[in-house]
Amino acid sequence: MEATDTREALLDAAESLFAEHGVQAASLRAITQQAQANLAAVHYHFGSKEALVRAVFSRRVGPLNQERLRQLDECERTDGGVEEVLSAFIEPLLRVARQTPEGTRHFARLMGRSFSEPNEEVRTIVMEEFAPTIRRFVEALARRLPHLPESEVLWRFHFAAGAMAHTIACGHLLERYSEGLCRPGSLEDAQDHLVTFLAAGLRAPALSNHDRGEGA
Amino acid sequence: MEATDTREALLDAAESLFAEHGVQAASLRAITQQAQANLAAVHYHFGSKEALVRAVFSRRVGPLNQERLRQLDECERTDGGVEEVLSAFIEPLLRVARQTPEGTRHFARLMGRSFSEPNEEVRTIVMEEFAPTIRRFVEALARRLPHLPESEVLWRFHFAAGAMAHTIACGHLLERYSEGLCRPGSLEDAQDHLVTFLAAGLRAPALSNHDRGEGA
DNA sequence: GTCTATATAGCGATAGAC
DNA sequence: GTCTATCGCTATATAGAC
Repeated sequence: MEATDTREALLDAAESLFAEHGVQAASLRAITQQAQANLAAVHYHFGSKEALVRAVFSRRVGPLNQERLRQLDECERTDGGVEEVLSAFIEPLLRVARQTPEGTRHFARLMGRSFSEPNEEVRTIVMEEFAPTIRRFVEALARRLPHLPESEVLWRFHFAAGAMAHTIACGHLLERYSEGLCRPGSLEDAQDHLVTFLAAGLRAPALSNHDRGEGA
Repeated sequence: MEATDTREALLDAAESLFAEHGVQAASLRAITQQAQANLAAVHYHFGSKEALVRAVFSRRVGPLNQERLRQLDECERTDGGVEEVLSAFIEPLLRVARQTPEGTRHFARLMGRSFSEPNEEVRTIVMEEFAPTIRRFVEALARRLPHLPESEVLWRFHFAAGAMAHTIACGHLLERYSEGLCRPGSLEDAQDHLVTFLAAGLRAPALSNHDRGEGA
């Protein structure tokens, strides 16, 4: 009965400490201490630290991308535009960051950093879990941006993902540089600003065109 | 006479291994081995690993931002537009990534990841070294985007920085997801795509406006 | 300045009692 | 399932010969 409790506590503690100090720097001793569990519990429940890392990411990434695809389906059904497609990608992550009492907020920071995580295991998980989702979003955007060659859509979605990851992971920078003028902690604000910015970027004329300076 | 050679070799090796495995995961043993130096050399030349980390970043960040400000001055003199201001921010980093025979290419990846680096020392250095540069670029952009409140310019510059950092640090993702269609290794291409995308995003109507869908 | 040798501490992992 | 105790290893850091 304590079993799942301990398991969940370990996942929560690991998530929180991975987000704060990085995967490599968070020791099993620190994790088990924060989870009020024994050091050996990690190996009993997961087998190794690498397996724990995998479990921490797997627990969230699947549902996250599932929700994204659900919102994308809804968006296709209601014939939503570029803004709605972007929101379908962004909102689930911000929602996850917003809702849960503890742990999940940390996961948002962790996810924001996961693309550039040096740990190979993490990079592999993220890359493979995201591939089908990204493909579907790029297709949806390409259909709404017929003036762009596919490579251009891919470039621009890449930039959009970067802006999003940075916003989630590095809000402290904006808070500091804006001297309190922007409140990146308010994720609703962040989403509105992001969608406006990214939609305009996506709608820019194609690079190969020689005209410049107006949206679609 | 060997002194500066060893020192430089240590900085190059550290830069390269920090970029590849992260600051925490790169051991002094691996660094000194790659530099063909003795393990104790790090402590003789720098005093500690933390001091080495500081030296690795300091060596590049100052000149990088100096070049950015030089290009921004030039841009002001020639009355350049939003695109030119963005190029003044982006080009120096890509140039650094492009030119030097060894080491500096790694620094670009390291810099791209530095904003979200868990290591506190690194975050502090980056934040303080970048503050004056960012302030000047935000001012320059604000003057060219009079339809935007200052907070909006700050938000959008934040997004732009994220897209740039992601492009530098995570080119492998685009390479993978585009199945070879995009070549993020070509940094000239990356810059052209980035500037077009970001300029359009910056020119988007202000959030508070209720009209939508066209650039400035 | 460079080297060997070593101090000290923390890491992930495991065996085995309960 | 949980605990203690410990193994084997690697980390950073340092002392002292050359």
